Amino acid sequence: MSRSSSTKKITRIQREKMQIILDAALDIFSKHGFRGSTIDMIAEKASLSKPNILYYFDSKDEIHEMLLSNLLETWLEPLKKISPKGEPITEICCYVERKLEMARDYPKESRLFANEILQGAPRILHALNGPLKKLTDEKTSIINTWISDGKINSVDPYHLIFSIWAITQHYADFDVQILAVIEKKNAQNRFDDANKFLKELFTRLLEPTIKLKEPLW
Amino acid sequence: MSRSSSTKKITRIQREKMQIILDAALDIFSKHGFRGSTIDMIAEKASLSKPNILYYFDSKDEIHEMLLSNLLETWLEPLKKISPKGEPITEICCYVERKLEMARDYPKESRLFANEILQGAPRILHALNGPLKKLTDEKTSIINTWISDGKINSVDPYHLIFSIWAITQHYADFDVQILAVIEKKNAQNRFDDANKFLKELFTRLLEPTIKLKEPLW
DNA sequence: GTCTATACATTGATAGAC
DNA sequence: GTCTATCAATGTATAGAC
Repeated sequence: MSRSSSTKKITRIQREKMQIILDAALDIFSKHGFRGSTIDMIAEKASLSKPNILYYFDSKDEIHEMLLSNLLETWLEPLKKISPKGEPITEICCYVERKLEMARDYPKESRLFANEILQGAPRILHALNGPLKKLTDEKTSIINTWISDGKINSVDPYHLIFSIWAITQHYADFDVQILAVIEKKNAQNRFDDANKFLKELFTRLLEPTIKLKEPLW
Repeated sequence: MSRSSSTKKITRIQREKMQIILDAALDIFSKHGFRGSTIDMIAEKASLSKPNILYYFDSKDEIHEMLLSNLLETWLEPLKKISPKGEPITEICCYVERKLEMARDYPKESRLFANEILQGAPRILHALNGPLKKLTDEKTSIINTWISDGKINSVDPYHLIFSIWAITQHYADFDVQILAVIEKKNAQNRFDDANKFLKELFTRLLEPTIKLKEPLW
């Protein structure tokens, strides 16, 4: 019976080894998907032998499972922070900024998630139908209140959130395409430039405007 | 020597069989990525035997290669149509609409592309650095002209295009997540709703506004 | 705990009967 | 053209020495 099946306490050393394996596995799974990854690839990345990997985890599946469950918690975190008490446009723009920071700082996690969704979310569909839907419904409800109160323009709150998810994920998942297209000298600042652009994009969408029948000039 | 290596003319029947194989392969590759897909899966999907697949194509790699090269042409098509002579905001919104239609009508192609990019674009990096970069530079140039002429607001044209790519791809690639979040009764209209939302999003971003030091009221 | 050796299943591709 | 049989390589997982 391997370490991972035991419920006895795990030493610091063991935890560190498991973390090394998980780091390597994240690297591989995020790039090749579950089926496209092999324990050999993970072992080489972690500088360990294949049986040694399987000493700490019962199976390839178990490693993947653990990565996904770790991910889901952190992935919902930014959305949770949207508060009905804050200034609406600030709340939305801060959410965009937090998501963009996650794309910048945790691109592998982003790609792991993207791979899972692309495959039809076989392992996390329950989490999408449960916690994610529940949380999203709460936040669209807040946005709808802001709209009713005339604090922001009337927009479809679901598609607003989808567009935020889409764009921020894109900067992690499609990074290679972005780097291929923009000039090298601008590559360093791509996340700052993106943040500036997105702040303007969503501010202009949401800030209440007076509809004029005739232009001013 | 198999059929696919021959340069002799290919009969209608043969072309049809190859198309059946390509359709099945698109289904599999788009979901599992290249390494995650097997010829057996493709064979079952196509209702053919494995050796029969390999009669028409020399290898698994060749099938994948053909799908990707078919894809690249059609994938750049909508961007090409942006014209410097049109009305700027109309041109951008039509581009968004065309891309959204492709996400709706060719979701598998979208996912095939997403899988390739997620893996670091090993097979199409040259196309990203070449044709895609060239075309994108042309179009950002047009957008910059519109900005100089005061026809639209000043925005970063690259990030404008990235955001369009991101959102429209999202409706294909992350469809399972979208369906998990929105109500069933709204699922049918999700592409129409998205189009309406995006039209407003980009119109508000781009339409020239008078910057007032003081509000009007 | 870590390694070598190996069992067993899957997979890409070929040979050869029909 | 299509099938059955099969091979070589790869991949998951285990056994057992150290």
